[in-house]
Amino acid sequence: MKHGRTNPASAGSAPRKPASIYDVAKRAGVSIKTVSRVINHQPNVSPPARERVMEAVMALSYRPNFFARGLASERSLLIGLLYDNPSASYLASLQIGALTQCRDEGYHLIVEELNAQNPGLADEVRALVTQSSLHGVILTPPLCDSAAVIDALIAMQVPMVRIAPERSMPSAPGVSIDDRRAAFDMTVYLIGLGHRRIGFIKGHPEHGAANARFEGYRAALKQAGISYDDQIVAQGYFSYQSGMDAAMELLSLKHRPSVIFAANDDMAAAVLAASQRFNLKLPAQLSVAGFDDSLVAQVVWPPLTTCRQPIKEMAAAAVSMLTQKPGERTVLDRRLDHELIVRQSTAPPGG
Amino acid sequence: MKHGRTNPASAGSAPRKPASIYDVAKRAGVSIKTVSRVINHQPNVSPPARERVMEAVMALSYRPNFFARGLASERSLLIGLLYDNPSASYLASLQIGALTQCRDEGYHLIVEELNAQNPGLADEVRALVTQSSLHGVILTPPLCDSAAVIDALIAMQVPMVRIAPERSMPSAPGVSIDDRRAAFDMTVYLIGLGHRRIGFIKGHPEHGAANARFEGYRAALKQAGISYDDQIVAQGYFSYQSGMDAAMELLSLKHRPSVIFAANDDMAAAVLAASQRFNLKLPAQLSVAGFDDSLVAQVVWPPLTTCRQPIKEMAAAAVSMLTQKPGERTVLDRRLDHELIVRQSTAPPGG
DNA sequence: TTGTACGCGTTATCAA
DNA sequence: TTGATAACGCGTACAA
Repeated sequence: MKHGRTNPASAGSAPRKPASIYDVAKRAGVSIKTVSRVINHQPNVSPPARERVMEAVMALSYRPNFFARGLASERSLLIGLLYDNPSASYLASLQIGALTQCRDEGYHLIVEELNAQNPGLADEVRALVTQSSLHGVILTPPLCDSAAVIDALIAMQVPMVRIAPERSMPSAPGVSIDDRRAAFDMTVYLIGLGHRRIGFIKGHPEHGAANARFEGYRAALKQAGISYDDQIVAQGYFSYQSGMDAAMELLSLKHRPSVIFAANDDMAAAVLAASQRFNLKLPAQLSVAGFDDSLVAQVVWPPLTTCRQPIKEMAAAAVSMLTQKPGERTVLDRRLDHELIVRQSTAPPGG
Repeated sequence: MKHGRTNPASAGSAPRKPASIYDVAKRAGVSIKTVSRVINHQPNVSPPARERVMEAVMALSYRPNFFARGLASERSLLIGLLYDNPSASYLASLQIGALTQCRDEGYHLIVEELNAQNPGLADEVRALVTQSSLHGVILTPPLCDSAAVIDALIAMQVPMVRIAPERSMPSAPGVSIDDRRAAFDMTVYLIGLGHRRIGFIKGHPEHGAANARFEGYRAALKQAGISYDDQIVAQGYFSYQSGMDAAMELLSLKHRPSVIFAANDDMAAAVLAASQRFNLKLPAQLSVAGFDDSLVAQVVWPPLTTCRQPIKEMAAAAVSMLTQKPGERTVLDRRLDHELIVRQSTAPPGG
């Protein structure tokens, strides 16, 4: 015992230091390397040795020290969730999904807010990653489309997964739903209800998903032989306020649409509010559809018809893509299913 | 140079390892201890030496390694935010506040979800803290009132701050608003509008703040000489659904209240939705007030009169309480201001 | 005021 | 299949 590294089994009530790998090794009668092998599920350990180590681990309630691990290995058990100016509910869902998956896989989640406008953005990312030896990084919109960030990460060879990226890129996989298809489905549903004059509120032009949704809307119109009318399409930015502005614009039209499809729920909620000012009876005089199925969709009146985006599942998928072994790791995009949720904000035109 | 610890200034494009404290020391012509002193703002460094070190730090864009630090010192630069089953918007606000403050102070935030019902809760907390040598933890409701967690943390001598705790405790400081007073103010405002029959929907009985709000409501009634009527008080649990149930109960009354004050915005939003089913015109036939000023308060129609709780600021305050030096650290509770926000969901009775 | 040398708890190399 | 021992990067007694 050259090192004084094992703890005396002090029976006092003092806050005893947690057991180290040396304590486990000593108790199991093996070397620390063997313990390490067992902990990390490496081969070349005889069953009896493994048995004894496991017993010692249990008895001492040993947990590998997080920092020692991070220091000794190149990559840590930390996954970074990077975001910028998110919708609160979107962020929260994302995070809960990521957290749950991290916990299952023994990782921790570290959350950092970045400013996509900051010219030093790439440096910030670099500093964050090297300093904390992040195992991998999850990029949320609009960070997922920042070339500077992506390039920096690729250069450092840090695995990343992008949530809902604008376009897919080799070596920077993403997880998303088929936004185009989802918006297409919603529009088809509205057409099926009998609507012909279908207004649309676009999302933030910097978000890839926003454009995809708009495309889906147009494609459905085209398929139904309804000509596109940019009079009833307004620019929004995913925020409630922008939705309100857009709604006021559309509802002020002489020949207003019989339904408004907004690119997210926050904006759709704003349409509901705006329609009150015009004394419109919903859904008889105006149908409204949203996108996301966030909390607000159920909280407003009438409850929103919307398209559910499995945000938690997307985040969980991102984590598990990151934690795969380098060899098995895929660089392929992952696409999850969306679901049309019909509630009471939509009805045939005229009631 | 006994250690081969300095990096050759490889000019290649290969991902060069980040500079270590040895690189900085070498370049500045001092020992690593001096560098350490400068980095950690310790005294006893001559101005010229400090100067040279700073220069080297900049030139090499040196950042202390997070894990080495955590390993070498007892406490890390990690702050844990522990929660259980939160409202999404509450969590998001909390987190953004904590994150911003952490960033300013050079800390990182690690987020973990716990299950307050889990009998092994204290062990989980212990494992988390020892494993990651958390500098301190932030406890959110209802975790902030778990005796098991608090005791475990105290025993380990890990600093904590509790957000909105039920009652104040020595050695476990909290940050909160004066919930009782806030609810009192709101009720006084409603009375001032001319209401006499004021319904109330309680919050989750396990949350301390919920009880405080109920007390404030009763106190205001009493002060105004309005007798308390438990017919128009319903039990809720802070969730939208529970608010809906409570609202249906209250609105079904023969002699229904002229205003309903719900202990949070989610439940108040449910009241709005429920009132639609009764074809009530708001706020003429029914006023509604909420609490929190969360996103939903502005998204529903009519926009909710509510009481703003500075959640972000509370989280930021919690972080800075945690990062204070042990000597200066206060064990006193911190109380922030609330604010009454009057919107369009409240009006005098009868319009 | 400054520097040397060791410890922190892992992982990993390489010889046995 | 196993184990001795060297990193990993930093903080800090202790010495100068």
